[in-house]
Amino acid sequence: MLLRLNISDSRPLHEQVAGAIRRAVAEGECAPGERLPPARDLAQALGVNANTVLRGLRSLRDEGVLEFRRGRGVTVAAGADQRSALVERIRELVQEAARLGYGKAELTQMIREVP
Amino acid sequence: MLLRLNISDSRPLHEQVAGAIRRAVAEGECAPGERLPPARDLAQALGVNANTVLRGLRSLRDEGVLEFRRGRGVTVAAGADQRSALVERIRELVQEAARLGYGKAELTQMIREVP
DNA sequence: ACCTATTTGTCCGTATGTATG
DNA sequence: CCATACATACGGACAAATAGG
Repeated sequence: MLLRLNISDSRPLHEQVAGAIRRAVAEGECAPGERLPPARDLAQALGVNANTVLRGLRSLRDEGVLEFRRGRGVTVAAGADQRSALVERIRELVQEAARLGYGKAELTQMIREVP
Repeated sequence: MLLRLNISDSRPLHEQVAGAIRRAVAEGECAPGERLPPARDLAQALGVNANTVLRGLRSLRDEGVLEFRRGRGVTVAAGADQRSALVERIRELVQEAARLGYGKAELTQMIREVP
C-alpha cells in the first residue's frame, strides 16, 4: 500500500492520510481483515508525525473502516471495502451538492423526499 | 537569517518584513525546502507583533515564495529563489518606471510590444 | 506460569499558523 | 497593528498486548 501526500494541498495532513487510506480500501488494495503497517512506519514513509497518522486512522475507525487493537495494530474491518466505497461516493455527492449551493441540510431533505 | 527593520522607513512594517525575507531568499540565504524560524521568534527579534510578521509572510506565500503549514511552520517553496529574484527585479522596474512617469498600464503595454 | 523486552496505540503537553475582535 | 482564542501538527511519556525465553 503506497500512499502519498500533497504538500501543496491545503487540506489538513490527517485528512489527507484518511482520504488516501479510505481510497486504498475502497479500491480493494487492502482487503478486510488485512493488517495495516504500524502508524509509526506510515508516518516515517509519509514524512509526518505518527500522531498525525493516528488521527487520520482514528477518523476511519469512527467511520467503521478500521479496527484498533493496542499492541496488535490496525486492521481493515469486515465489509470495510464496501462501506468505504459508499462513504467515498457520499463525499463526492456532498461536494457536488455544495458546488451547486446546497448544504447538507438540503441534501438530507432531498434524500428524505426520495420516493 | 538576520533581518532588520528601519524605523525611519515609512513603508508599512509588514511590507518591510516581506521585503527583507524576499531579499534573503533571492540571495540564497534560505534554500528551497528550508524552514523559516517561527513567526513568533522573528517577531520578537524584530520587536513587532507576530501577526505583522505573518502578514508579510502571507504576501510572500501569495507570490509563491513560501509555503505555510499550520502546526508545522513556514518553508521556502521549490524554485522560490529564482522566482523571488525575478519578483525583486520586477519591483525595481516598476519603481523606476514610476519615477519616469510611467504607470503599470504603460509598462505592461511596453512589455506587450516587445518583439 | 513467570518474567521482560518489544511492539503498538493512547494521552498530554508544546509549537505554530489561522481567525476574530 | 496588537491581543487573544483556536485548530493543526509534533514530541515524548505511558500502558496494554504480544512474543520469546
